[in-house]
Amino acid sequence: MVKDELDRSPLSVVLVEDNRILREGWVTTLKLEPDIAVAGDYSSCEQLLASPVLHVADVILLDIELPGKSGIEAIPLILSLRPQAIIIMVTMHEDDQHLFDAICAGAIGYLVKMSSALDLAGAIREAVAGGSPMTPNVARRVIDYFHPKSRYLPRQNELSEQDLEVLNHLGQGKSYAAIAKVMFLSVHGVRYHIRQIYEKLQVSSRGEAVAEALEQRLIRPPT
Amino acid sequence: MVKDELDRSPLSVVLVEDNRILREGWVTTLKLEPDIAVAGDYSSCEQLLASPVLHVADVILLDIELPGKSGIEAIPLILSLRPQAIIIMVTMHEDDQHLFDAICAGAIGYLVKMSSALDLAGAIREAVAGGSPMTPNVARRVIDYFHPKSRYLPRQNELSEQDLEVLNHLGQGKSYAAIAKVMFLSVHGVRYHIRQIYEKLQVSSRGEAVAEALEQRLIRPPT
DNA sequence: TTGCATACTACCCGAGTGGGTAGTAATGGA
DNA sequence: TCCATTACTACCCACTCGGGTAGTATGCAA
Repeated sequence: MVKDELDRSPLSVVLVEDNRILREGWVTTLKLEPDIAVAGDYSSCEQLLASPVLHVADVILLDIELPGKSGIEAIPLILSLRPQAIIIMVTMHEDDQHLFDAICAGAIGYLVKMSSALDLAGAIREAVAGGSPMTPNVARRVIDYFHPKSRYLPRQNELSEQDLEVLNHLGQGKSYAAIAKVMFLSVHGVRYHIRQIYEKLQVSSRGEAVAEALEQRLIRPPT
Repeated sequence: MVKDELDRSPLSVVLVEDNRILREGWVTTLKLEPDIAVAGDYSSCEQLLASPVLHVADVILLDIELPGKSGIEAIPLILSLRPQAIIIMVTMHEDDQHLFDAICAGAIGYLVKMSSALDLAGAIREAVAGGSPMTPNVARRVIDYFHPKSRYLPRQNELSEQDLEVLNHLGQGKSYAAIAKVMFLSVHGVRYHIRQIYEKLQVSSRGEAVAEALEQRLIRPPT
């Protein structure tokens, strides 16, 4: 927690957005909030990275499409200078590529600009309170990442329960022998299932199989 | 979309919760909403699975800790009978294990019971509109799943840029030869980096390396 | 200049892995 | 009853992978 509930000093918020109209509108809106102080607003990441304000920022609202460095490229640079900063993307891009690039880089929230009720102040407070503000559709796509792909739909690659168990062990880097041991099978039995897996997944090595299985969410990603 | 915006017929909502007081409270609350119809309320998953109501349910609010089958175990069974159902967990369990078990199984929302402002009706509407209702802390933990672990903190396992690139290719199931080709190295050069990786990650096979790298979010999980 | 670390290239060798093939016990129809 | 499928066990063989070891070019620092 950068600020706790008893801390009455306003949150130091920074905006990076190249559209001047939008940016000034947001600054104006946020200035009405007593618990939020706009410490700076910039039209490019380079300006933010060069500013001393970065080193006191609590929350950074970041556009993606910007002149010069993109917002996503800037995230690691920002976090290396100010690790405790809370970065919330505010963007027009609703596609998975930008979304996952941003959160993998370290963004904590992701708001779509044209969303009907874009509540910047609310999102800032939610993020500071330990949440992750997201537009509803964005939240759904993040959750969908974990969902099994088409497991409850007409199944094509009918992996048996045993196949799946072997696949899970493969994903944990176990050798044939190790898998045989825990599954009470001979090494040949393990190979039997692995051959089934390779054929059904259309691959020809353990690495490819694990990659494909993760892709299709056939095995649970490590938690 | 199970119901579109023009559809004025109420949403068919089902509750599974073993605490009678809580359940009846929720039923009463939801009955006040004109766009929501409580089609059934049950104290166990077995009851729901045996009920014909399941086959017309739009949204299912599901507790985790229940007599008999747990809510999480019930998810695949429910979805195999009613794939279009939207499942929202309503539970006391805030730990990662239950959370990720639930969303990996197919839950679309995850609400913590004792949350200060538990808005069931709002959550139901958000889920039906294509969102994923989550308590703020839950959302943060889902997002944290994608965040690099301690990459911006004192780094111990100093993997070089080249090491990381090799690691990424390993994660995609590529062979030494294939990696050598795309990185313009000899196979020996690839082996050099892989040895570095194994030593720094304290592992001794490609499988373990990939598992460990995913665990530490050193490489991006597949999208 | 020497010394040292980094980023490779290179060879040997044994264990692990994958493809081909075949045999067997159990199960379930037709 | 016969036939087919499933779930193994089993052997052969070539290739990949991982550990040990060593050589080399580059750069950096004392």
